[in-house]
Amino acid sequence: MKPAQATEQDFADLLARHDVQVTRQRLEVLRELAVEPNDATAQTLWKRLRERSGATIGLATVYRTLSLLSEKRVVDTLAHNEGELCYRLCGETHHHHLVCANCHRVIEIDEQGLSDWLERVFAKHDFLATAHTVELTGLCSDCRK
Amino acid sequence: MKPAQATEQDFADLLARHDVQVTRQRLEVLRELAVEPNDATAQTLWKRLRERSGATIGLATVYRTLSLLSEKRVVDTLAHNEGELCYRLCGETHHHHLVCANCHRVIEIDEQGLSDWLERVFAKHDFLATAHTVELTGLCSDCRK
DNA sequence: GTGATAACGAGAATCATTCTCACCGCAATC
DNA sequence: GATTGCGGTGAGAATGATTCTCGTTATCAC
Ligand SMILES: [Zn+2]
Ligand SMILES: [Zn+2]
Ligand SMILES: [Zn+2]
Ligand SMILES: [Zn+2]
Repeated sequence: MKPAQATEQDFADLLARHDVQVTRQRLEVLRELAVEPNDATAQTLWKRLRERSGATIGLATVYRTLSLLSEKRVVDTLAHNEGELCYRLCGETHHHHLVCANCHRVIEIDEQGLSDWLERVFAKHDFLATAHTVELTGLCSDCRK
Repeated sequence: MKPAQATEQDFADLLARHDVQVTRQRLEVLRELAVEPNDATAQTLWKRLRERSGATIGLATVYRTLSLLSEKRVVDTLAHNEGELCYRLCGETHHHHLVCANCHRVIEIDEQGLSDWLERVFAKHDFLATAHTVELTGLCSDCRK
């Protein structure tokens, strides 16, 4: 779904599959997310949408859309930016993120091994697991040169 | 250090050990953190400090102090509150947090096993690790009854 | 003590996010 | 074809946590 060459129909299907009504604005937000290889803030996406196509879309609509899409598990939110959220159109299976502190490159992590550890910790403290966030930050090889 | 019966001298030592100058306000913030078993926001701590001893301490000072203490690794910050940070006076060794989504009980996690996984992931993608956040959320046994 | 420096307090400023509300688009109904 | 219902939208105001400013004050080495 990430590929930038996804068609409008692909996006409409994606929304429908997650019980989200299709609107022009929601499609535009998705299209903008799809061409972003890393992540982007609501503010950034809004500015791009305005500039790119002179599209008339409200800031509040961008926030509403992202928050809805996040709730419906269509996009992921990353919190590595301290003070504002970032959004990303990711793969559909559960994963975590590895972010370069310098160039903000985002890599999806789906390694095995973590879930065992998680399960053990929740069990040991007699907690019923409801959520977890794991965010890894580092310097990618390009940024170390 | 967490025990609420820590003396003023203990707090002064703690600050000195982390290269933080001792002031009345910083001691008051520490004392307030020490009697909080879980975590607290800057706003909350400020209100308590004002009410408790009618202490005259500025909100900006509470923010400055917490941010300094966090930078100097005297307190931990938790981000599970979406929109504001929580602070906690924790143990001095590296650990993570398990938080009850209902009663906000905080448990420090120092299980082994995670760091191996982390190292492997960073290495596999040729990243130089600089930081990581792991926050587990669940329901504690009391809150499931 | 004295002076240099760092910390404070109060209130203003910032800035991401959310709220309000009048208006619009679309679909089902008359 | 007009009407009505309703969720979605846009613009701007409101919110609220955090940071900044600046005149004042505490701290510390000498
Ligand atoms: Zn996971
Ligand atoms: Zn990089
Ligand atoms: Zn760790
Ligand atoms: Zn609980």
